[in-house]
Amino acid sequence: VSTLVSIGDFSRMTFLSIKALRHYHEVGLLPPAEIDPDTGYRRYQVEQVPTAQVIRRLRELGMSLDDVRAVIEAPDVRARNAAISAHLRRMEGELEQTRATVKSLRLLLDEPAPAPIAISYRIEEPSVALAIRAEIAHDDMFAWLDEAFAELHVAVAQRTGVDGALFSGELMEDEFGEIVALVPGAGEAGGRVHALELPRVEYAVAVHAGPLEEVDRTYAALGTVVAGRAIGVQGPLRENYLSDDRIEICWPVFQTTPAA
Amino acid sequence: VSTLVSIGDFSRMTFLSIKALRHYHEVGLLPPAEIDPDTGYRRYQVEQVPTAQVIRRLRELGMSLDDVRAVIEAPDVRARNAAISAHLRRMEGELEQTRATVKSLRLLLDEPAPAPIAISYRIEEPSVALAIRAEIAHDDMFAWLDEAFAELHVAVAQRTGVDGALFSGELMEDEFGEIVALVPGAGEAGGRVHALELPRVEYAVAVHAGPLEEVDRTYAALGTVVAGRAIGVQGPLRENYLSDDRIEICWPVFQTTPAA
DNA sequence: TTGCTCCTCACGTCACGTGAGGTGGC
DNA sequence: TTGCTCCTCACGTCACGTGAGGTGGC
Repeated sequence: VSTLVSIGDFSRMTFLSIKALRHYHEVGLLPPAEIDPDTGYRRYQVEQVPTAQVIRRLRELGMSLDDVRAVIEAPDVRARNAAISAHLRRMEGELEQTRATVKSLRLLLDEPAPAPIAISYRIEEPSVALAIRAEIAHDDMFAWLDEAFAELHVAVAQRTGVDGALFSGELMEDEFGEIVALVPGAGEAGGRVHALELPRVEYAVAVHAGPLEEVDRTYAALGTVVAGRAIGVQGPLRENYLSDDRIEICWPVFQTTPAA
Repeated sequence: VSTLVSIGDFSRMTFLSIKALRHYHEVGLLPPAEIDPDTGYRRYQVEQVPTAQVIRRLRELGMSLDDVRAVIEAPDVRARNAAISAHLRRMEGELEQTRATVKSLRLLLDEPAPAPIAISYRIEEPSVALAIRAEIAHDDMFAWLDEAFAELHVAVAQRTGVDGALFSGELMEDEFGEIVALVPGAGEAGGRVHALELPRVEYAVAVHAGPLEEVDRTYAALGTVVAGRAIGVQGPLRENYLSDDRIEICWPVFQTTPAA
C-alpha cells in the first residue's frame, strides 16, 4: 500500500516548485496518482519521486518538456539512453559553438575595423549544375548543406567547379527561406537531385579566409561596398566553397562592367 | 558622408533577422540612424555594423538584451570588459553545474533505488543562535548563504554548534521565500546579524553524505518516511552543515517519542 | 475557529517569430 | 505597372512565475 502525499510535500521531496508540478500535470508529463474529486487536491505517490528527480535533472540540462517526455516514456533503456545521449551531444555542439563565439567576440572587440578585403567583380555566364533545393530554417543550414553535398557528390559525373550554394534573401532576413546546394557540371538527376540552369548574373565578390564565425564580417565589408556604390540588385547571394577555410561570397550587382 | 542601407541590406550584412532588428529598435538597443518620416522605413548607417556584430555574438552567448545594452553603452573599455567577463564567469559556473547534473543523472538512472538511509528522531530544546534572515529566490540560495555565514562567523563569540539554515516551505514550493542562516551560540548582533531564539522542535533527521546535487534524494527518502508515518507538521526545514560533504537534514514532525 | 494549504483562472516574462493586411519605391 | 520591400499591429512560443480570488482541511 503506497503512500500518497500532497503537492506541497511532493514539492519539498523533489525540489520541483508547486507551479512546475501543476504545469507538468497540465501537459500530462507527471500527472498526480490521484485527484480528489471534491476539492481537486492533487495526491502524488512516493513511487513517483524518482521520475520527478529525473525530470528535474533533464530540465536543468535545458531539455525541452517534449524531449523529457520522450525520455520518461521511452519503451526501454536503450531508447531512453539514446534520447539522453542525443541531447548531450547537442549540448557539446553548443559548447563548441560557444567557444568559437567567445573567440570571435574577442577578435571583434580587439580589432573593430577589419582588415580591408579585396573585392572583385565578375560576370557569371549561364551554366548548368546539379542541385538540391529546400526551404529550411537558418539554424539548420550547416547540417542541411552537409547532407545535400554528400548526395550531390554521389550524383555528379562531370564537375566544372567547386561546391556552391544560393541563399534567398528571406533565409537571411526571416531566418527561414529557400536554399540551394549546387555542384557545377552534369550528372545523374533523381531523388532530390535535379539539373539546374544558372542564369547570367553579375557579382561583386569577396573571399573569406579564416574561421566561419567571422564570415559575417566579410559579408559586411562586401555589403558596404555594394551599398556605397548603389549597385545592389535582388537575387540570391551565392557562396562558393573554395577550400576548407576559404569561401567566396558573391553579391548580385548590376552593370559593374561597361557593356561590351 | 556615410552610407545608409535598408533594413534588408543591414540584415544581410549582419546576419541579424529583420524581426530582430525591429525588436532592437523597439527596445532602443540599436535604433536605425534615420527613419523616413513618410514611410517609416528604417535606414542604418554602415558604421552601425560593428555594433550589430557585437550584439549578435553576445546574444549567441545567451546574454540578455539588458546586459547586452550594458556592454554596448559601457562608458569605457574597462567597464565593457567587466560586463563581458562577468557573463563568461556565469557561463563557466553553469558549465560546472551541467557537468554535475549529468553525473547525477547517470547515477540516478543507474541506481534508481537509493541506498537506504538511516533516519533518527531528535528533540531540539529551545536554544539561541546568531542569525541573518532574508527573502530570496531559490536560485540565489548558495550565494546568499555563503555571504551570510561569512558575516555570522565574524560576529559569533561563543559557538555551540555547527552552521545551520532554516528554509520556509515557500522557498521550496514557490522558488521564493524566507531563509535564515544561523550559527548556534552567542555573539555580537548588528547590521543584518541578530540574536534568534529557536523554539522547541521535534525533527526526523537524515544525514546526506556526498555531492550536493544528490541532496534531493535524501530529502525524498526522509520525506517518504515522514509521509508514511503521517507525522509531518508545518514549520521550516532545517539543514546543519556538519562538514564539507555531510549535511544533516531535519524535517519537523510531532510526537516521535512518548511524552516524558 | 483560525490560518494554512490548495485550487483555478488570467495574465506576465523574454526575445523574438508568425502571419495579416496594407503601403511605398524602383 | 508589377512585384518586391518595408511597415504596423496582434498574437503565438516556451516553461513556467505572479498575483487575484476563493475554498477545503486540521
